[in-house]
Amino acid sequence: MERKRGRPRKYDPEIALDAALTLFWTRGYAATTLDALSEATGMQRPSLYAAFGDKSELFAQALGRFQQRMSQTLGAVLEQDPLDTALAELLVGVVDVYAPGDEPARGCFVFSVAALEAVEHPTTRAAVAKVVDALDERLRRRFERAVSAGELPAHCDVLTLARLSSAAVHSISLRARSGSSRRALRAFARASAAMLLSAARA
Amino acid sequence: MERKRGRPRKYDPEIALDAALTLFWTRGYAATTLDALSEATGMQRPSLYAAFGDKSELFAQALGRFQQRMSQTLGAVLEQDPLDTALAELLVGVVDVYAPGDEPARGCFVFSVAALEAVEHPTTRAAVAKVVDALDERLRRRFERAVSAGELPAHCDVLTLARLSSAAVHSISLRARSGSSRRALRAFARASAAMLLSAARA
DNA sequence: ACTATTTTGTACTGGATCGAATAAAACATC
DNA sequence: GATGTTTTATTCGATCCAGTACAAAATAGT
Repeated sequence: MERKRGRPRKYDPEIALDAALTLFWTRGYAATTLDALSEATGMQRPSLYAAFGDKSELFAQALGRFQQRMSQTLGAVLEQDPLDTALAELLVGVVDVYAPGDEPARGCFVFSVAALEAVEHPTTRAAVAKVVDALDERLRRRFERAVSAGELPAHCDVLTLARLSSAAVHSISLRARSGSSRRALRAFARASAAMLLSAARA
Repeated sequence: MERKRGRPRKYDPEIALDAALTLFWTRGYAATTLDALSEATGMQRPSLYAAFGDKSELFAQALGRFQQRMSQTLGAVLEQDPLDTALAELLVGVVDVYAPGDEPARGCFVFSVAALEAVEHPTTRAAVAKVVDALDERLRRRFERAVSAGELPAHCDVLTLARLSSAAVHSISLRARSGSSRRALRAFARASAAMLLSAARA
């Protein structure tokens, strides 16, 4: 891996993109200024443009990064056995992402921030829909696997079960952003998992 | 009711506030300019300030108006009997509010638009939390009434049932804003109501 | 008519914002 | 060391934005 030709970069594109993601995540698209992005990333404005394009392109790339990371993390958790712990840990796991620390929680980047832009920007709308659908699909496949494994009865409505489990995730995002405590969120996550599975076995 | 002293208003404050609400609802707080608000309401900028205060105060009043209207509408639907139709009509009813027509659906004003501001504006955060909690509470009381009426078994977890029903509402808001069809939303609403009640009776 | 009062309509201001243009800096290669 | 290339750093310009000042307009009371 050879060194490139010109003046070396001062920034790491990955770290800078994470910083941009964090800023968009808290303030939303419109309220995030290029000056703030420049300061947060440590990059000057022309460097931002050279690396990521304009503001909307940077936002799109931040979204892609969030989605990719989320998909990997949650995918691994969900493939655990047995089903009951997989679902419970999925829901409790999103609490850690949506409400990580003490500062005001931000919820989900896609469901809370990108969704706002969905009305007027069809591209973002499609991206949000894709994330929503992907979670539904992943959950549905996991539930179908559970049916095959005899963990769930054959007659159960796996599609609705998946969508309602997604709904719990959506709700955790909203509740986190509205200030619910981590403790309350975890309690909701666990109780939801239990009730969803009891519904599946009814 | 006597006429007032000076030059008569050209606008109806209620209608103007509705127009402002609509605009905030589609664009979000930051992306909604006073020029756009002025045009949508038919009021000149100084009239806007005189009637509603500055931009953030106008937003707060729009939120209050949405909340009040929503509360009335849904409250009536939920007090129906029996429980099964009350819950189903509640969820199907929110579809009509969140995805009314053909143009890009906007979801819930509080859950999608106000929630974005929740991180940096504690007042808005509290307002969002209040709406979330109010829906939880209303549902919980309705389920407790159903237990008293013998529609649900006494042992069932009404609190989680209520929160999970709220979650379905939150999810419908998100799915609407992400472009899901009214048909798909209604199907999800009905299937969710059925599954939640089967869980309650498990 | 005249005055007081309320609202409207126009114009303005200070500041923020996005994107670009330009020049200096730091490196590899020849 | 000279040259070419890539990035950084500064600066600029055109636009947009929120909030306000001020005068004209439209009504009720006297």
